[in-house]
Amino acid sequence: MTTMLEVARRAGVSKATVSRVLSGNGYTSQETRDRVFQAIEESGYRPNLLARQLATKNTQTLGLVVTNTLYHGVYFSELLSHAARMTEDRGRQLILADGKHSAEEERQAIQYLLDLRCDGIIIYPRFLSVEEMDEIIEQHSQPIMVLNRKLRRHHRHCVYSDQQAAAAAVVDKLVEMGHTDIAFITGSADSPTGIERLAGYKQALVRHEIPLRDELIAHGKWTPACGAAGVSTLLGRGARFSALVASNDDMAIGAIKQLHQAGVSVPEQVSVVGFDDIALAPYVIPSLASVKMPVTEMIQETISRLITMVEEGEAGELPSFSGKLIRRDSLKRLLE
Amino acid sequence: MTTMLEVARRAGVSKATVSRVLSGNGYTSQETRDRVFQAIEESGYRPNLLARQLATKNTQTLGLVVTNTLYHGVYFSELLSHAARMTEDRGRQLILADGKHSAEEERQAIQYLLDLRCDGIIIYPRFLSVEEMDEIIEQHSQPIMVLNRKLRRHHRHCVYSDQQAAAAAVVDKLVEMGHTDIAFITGSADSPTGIERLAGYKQALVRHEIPLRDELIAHGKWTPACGAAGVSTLLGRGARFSALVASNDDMAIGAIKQLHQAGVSVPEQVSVVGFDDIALAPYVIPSLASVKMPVTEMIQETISRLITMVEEGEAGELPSFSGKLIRRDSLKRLLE
DNA sequence: TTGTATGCGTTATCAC
DNA sequence: GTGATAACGCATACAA
Repeated sequence: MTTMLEVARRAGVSKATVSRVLSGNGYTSQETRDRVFQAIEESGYRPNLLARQLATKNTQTLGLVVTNTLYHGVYFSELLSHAARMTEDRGRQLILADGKHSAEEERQAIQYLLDLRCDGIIIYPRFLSVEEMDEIIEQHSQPIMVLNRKLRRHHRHCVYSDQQAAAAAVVDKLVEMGHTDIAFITGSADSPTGIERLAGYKQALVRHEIPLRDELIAHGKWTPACGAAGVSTLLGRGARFSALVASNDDMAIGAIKQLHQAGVSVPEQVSVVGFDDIALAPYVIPSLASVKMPVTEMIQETISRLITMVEEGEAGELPSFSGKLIRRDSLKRLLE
Repeated sequence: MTTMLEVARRAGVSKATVSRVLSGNGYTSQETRDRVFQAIEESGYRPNLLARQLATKNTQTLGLVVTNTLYHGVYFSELLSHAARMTEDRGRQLILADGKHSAEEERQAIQYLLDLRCDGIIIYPRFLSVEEMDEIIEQHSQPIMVLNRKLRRHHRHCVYSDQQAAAAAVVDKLVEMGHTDIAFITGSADSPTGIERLAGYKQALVRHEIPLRDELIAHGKWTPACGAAGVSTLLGRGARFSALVASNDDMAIGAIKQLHQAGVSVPEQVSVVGFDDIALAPYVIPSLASVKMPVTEMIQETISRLITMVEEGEAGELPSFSGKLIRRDSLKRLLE
């Protein structure tokens, strides 16, 4: 690989000069600029980003940690595509690290990005506790943003929705539509998001004085197959319901399939609701739409805040955006 | 950030010694090892990967370039999750670069990964021509693998399926099942894959002496919305068909939705076929399954070959794997 | 077994 | 305007 020194020799100047014309910092005459570019052309020179990053102590990259279990399913590609686009719009590069499927591996992924000296890091935790997240933020100088968790101490470092309220709102709407037999398929039992959504379902039932019936609750683990299995379980119990709330889009998709196979028409006989909506919408599954923060806005707020921290060294107090419950227009639209 | 020098001082040794105990290269006494680890603990030292990569001229990373248009949809998350897992299984890290939506941006993404000195690069081209891919491979010392394209010169550097044959095989099966009115929704007109799949459809019709009817062909651009629009177009024309081939899974999903909305039952009245299958299967869309190489195998072969090149410096002639037409068991299974 | 010295390819701070 | 030269943090050949 040809280096800067090689270019300097060809152009008959010093490394320093080549560096100047390339970075645009410092004065250089038009003539030497031409000669340098000429030399670059001829030699096929390409800057070594590693060396540059080491010298400048600045990588122009943001790291993202996501659990492997999210890689499958419709939510992830939305998350990633927005994150990548927005990061690059801000002149930086997104680096993805796999959080795999355990707390330890999630830690390793974070550590890797830190060791790579990313300017900032975004974490979508799945196994790490909010306590540990708070600690990690304190222990490192790089700015860190946490998605989908409400941190105890670092409020400015997290963006999340009130999952319980969102789930309750969905049930509210169903009740409003006249449903009383509302089934529910849970997410993973060890997932905070899953737990909160289930709590919201129960909370809303209580609010509407609808008795909670265990036979209407099936347990899943976020995948389409679980959604299908959940429906089988419900039907197998002889449970009767006119609405079904699945804890995410993937399970809703699986559930609808299974309902179809069982000869139940959707949404005529059973209304099915997912939670993520953005990804689901194009798939035309009859969703009630999400009441929680859409991925797009969530990522946008996160990256925007992270980059502010990176550039201003964490100075300045930002207003808290998290916890805001956003009702999307699509909710109304789809309910008509 | 505390560096190696700091650790060396604390442990009362030289930087070189610290480096040795960390890398495991060279001899070190148990005692100094203990002291060094002790010092590392105390100081919270973390290695700077950038410096290490610069010094060793080895990054232990593989780069992947994918167009932004693929980010949406079910195929991408499959592709990425397998790529990430397999890369890490081989002890390396995958770095994703966004190819966005033009040839120029695809070039830039490749260039970025090269400048980052990735050990090897995988490209899933969308806008770059095979000619240019061949040139890029020749111009760079890093090993490069190309997905889903048949290169003219560097046969060992690409893994692909015969898309035309795959499409034809799908039609063959439909004909075998008794269908003669087979509609088709194309992919993007500027996409090689899309063109080849359409060609396969036409080829099979000719082979079975079924007249080609333009009214049975709708044009799409890979998205679910296009699949739905395609169905609308077909129905709007008053076209009658008992089978519909969509050029990818996303469009098949959209098409099925639209058929449902139009009161057409699937698959009773119309059989719908997608192409990617792996992602589609859990969603329970009645697919005929893919005849082309599944993502999993494609990625596996690619990474395996790439790492071989990286480690052996491109030495050794590998047998050609590309172009192999893999019939999946699911094809039979689903057709029963 | 350990230390010294040099290199990796840049950037940045000086003089000139 | 330009050229030495010292960082940046780590690895490694060689000497000890």
